[in-house]
Amino acid sequence: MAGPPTPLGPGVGPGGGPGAGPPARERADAARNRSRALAAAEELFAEQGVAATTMDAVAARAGVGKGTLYRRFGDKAGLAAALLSERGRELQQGILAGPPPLGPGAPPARRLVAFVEAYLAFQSSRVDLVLLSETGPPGARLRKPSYAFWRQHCTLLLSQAGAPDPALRAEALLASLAAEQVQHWLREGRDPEALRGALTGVAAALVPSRDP
Amino acid sequence: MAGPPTPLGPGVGPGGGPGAGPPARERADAARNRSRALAAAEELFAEQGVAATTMDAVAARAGVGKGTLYRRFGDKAGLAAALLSERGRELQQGILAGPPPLGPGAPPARRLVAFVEAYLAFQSSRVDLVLLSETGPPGARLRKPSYAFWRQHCTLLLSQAGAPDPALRAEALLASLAAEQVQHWLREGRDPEALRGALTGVAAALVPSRDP
DNA sequence: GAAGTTAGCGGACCGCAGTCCGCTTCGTCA
DNA sequence: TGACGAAGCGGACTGCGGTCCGCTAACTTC
Repeated sequence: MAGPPTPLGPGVGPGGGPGAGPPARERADAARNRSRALAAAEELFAEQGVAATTMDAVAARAGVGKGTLYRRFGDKAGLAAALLSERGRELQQGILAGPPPLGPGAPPARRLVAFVEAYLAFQSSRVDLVLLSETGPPGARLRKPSYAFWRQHCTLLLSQAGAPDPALRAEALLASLAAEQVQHWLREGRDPEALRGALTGVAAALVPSRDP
Repeated sequence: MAGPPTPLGPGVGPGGGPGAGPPARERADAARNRSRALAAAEELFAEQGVAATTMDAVAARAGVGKGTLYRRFGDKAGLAAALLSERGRELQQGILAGPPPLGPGAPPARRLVAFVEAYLAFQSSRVDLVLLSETGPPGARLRKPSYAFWRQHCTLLLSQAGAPDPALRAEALLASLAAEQVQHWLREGRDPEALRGALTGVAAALVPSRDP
């Protein structure tokens, strides 16, 4: 199996401050426009909801051309992903180097359960943003670098735990955790706690139980 | 637990609008236009692929206004669903009244595996059509009557097999079988046979493997 | 500081999904 | 058979996501 998964993709820089520096040299106006766009998007999403916010509106509010928006973020989903990148990075950090059971050190089955819980919490914090970031041409979300990270992590854990077909089971698990599905469950009134319990149960069921 | 699941909606029949109309009498021109539209769609999908076919093109080929198309089928996904409805109904029939292990008579865990195999076969027969039928506003596919049927069937089997959280596990299983996911696996070169084996394995893992 | 290079800008433009509404034609009933 | 109500029609229209390309201004070089 491969080494440590790759981090979140590039192009998603500082949310509102000089926290993380852009990887490559970036022109001054480019940096300025990027933070303007992110700020405008955040505002509009808060004011009128994610679904009702158009890219034209974001561009106008940011005082920027639409072309700029698209060169920077690719598409609407990319814009959402950029807004989520900080939280996503935190979660990735917790997985790679944080304390057990999410981070290294705990037995793989335990880590998998912890991942499910953390991933659910991550999603619940900005449901509609996550949903938007996963919306797009069919299959697009399965090709994004962030998805590759989660997949590889789960694959590794399932493999270590001795589950058959770890790669496929990892994707099956992630399919159950897709934003569309989770939002559907929440909308129809499922108790978040019960949901958490049931989904960790699914994760546990995917590794063979060794009990006599 | 509920009785037998409801069958597919009225085949996306007359009424078109949300809520599905009563199976009322259908006007002659309406019937003629519907079959024309379906024929035109089938042709164009075959000629230039599903993705490249626009609703305008279907309307033009059918010699019908776009409004007619939309009243009849609701949206593009509905058109695809209508083209699939016959096969879907066959599968539903096989579940409700066909021979075991898909139909009644076999133990629930066995029926669940048979369902996964049959559902995969159903999808594989028209991958892109199924994909189109599941494309749309987020969560839309989870609210369609056909989805309700599969969900209820799986829920019932899992419940009979004594699995915990049968309703949620049913949806988790179906999420792994979503067209987007399956098409992704096939596109990336997975062997269909191996896929079938691995996914039935997932289904089996979702029911308790040993008697408590 | 001046000239050159090019990354980046931005808004006009396009294609398509989906809506609207005045007109047509079907089925019915006398 | 003629007339009437309404189910159904259809194409112009809207709104939005995404692209294109001539222009601007930020860095580089001398």
